[in-house]
Amino acid sequence: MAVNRLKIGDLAFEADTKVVTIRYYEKIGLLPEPERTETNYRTYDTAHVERLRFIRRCRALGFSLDQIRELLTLTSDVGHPCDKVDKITASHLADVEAKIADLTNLANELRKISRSCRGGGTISNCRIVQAITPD
Amino acid sequence: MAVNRLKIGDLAFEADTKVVTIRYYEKIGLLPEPERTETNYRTYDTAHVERLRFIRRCRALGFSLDQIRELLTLTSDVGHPCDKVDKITASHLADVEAKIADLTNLANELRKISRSCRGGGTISNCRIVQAITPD
DNA sequence: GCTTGACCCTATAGGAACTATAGACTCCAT
DNA sequence: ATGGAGTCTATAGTTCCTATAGGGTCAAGC
Repeated sequence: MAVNRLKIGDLAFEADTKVVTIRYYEKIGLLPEPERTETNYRTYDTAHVERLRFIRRCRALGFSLDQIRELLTLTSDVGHPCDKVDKITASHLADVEAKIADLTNLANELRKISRSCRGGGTISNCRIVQAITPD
Repeated sequence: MAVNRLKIGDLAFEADTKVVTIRYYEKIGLLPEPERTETNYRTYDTAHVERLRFIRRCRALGFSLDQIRELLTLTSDVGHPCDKVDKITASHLADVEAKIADLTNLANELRKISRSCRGGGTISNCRIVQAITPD
């Protein structure tokens, strides 16, 4: 009947997502329940593809599903002022920057620890263990 | 009777851990089952404090519980050559460095996206949404 | 017409590292 | 004796999926 109706596997391919993940997004309300064929197969169209791609892109950018849910709500209202969207983005950026700072410290510590173990001793005199052990 | 026996809350305080987390570590075999009082309370000593602090420090350094389990096994054998410990540390460092690289890219993208939304428009012309939406 | 294989369906469990809750017991100070 | 804080067990929830079991459906090839 309708042209261009996609099955779940097609949608998965289009949006580079796993089939199970799509069903999961539907279950938690991130994707709307699609129409079904007579034999109960889900069918999708390009709007679904767009929405799913948007979600996946946000995930790749590190947004949580809750943040994405909020972004989707905000962006569905065309007249909505967009400063809230910016706020979410900015707050997420701050999170990411904080995480980078943490990991950088951590990497420095690990480098220091790893340097302390050159020479192939045994555990009894291994400096790594001592470095990790708090005194 | 014995001096210096700690209850679970004391251990939690000493190692800056939550009580539930200690019980969880015990359940998954990361902490040994401690002795109990007649009234079934767990009792700990300084060895437990050390071990738990070691675990928490490793967690803070980003090691997984499985990695920590391995480190604990390795370090319990005093005669063991310590290059394996170094190997775990080095591999973990590589993980951390990769994660930093990923997040740095991500932060750059977010900054770009966020810059595109100065000016207080509405969703219909919001550049963030367009930037996130793949074409 | 039948079979085979790829796809689809639901429902449930698992994984990582905890956190939260419920309902009961214990301990200590007042 | 009573109240509140601490402890006990057991179970479910969190996040974001992934894996599995046990079935239906569809199109192609023989």
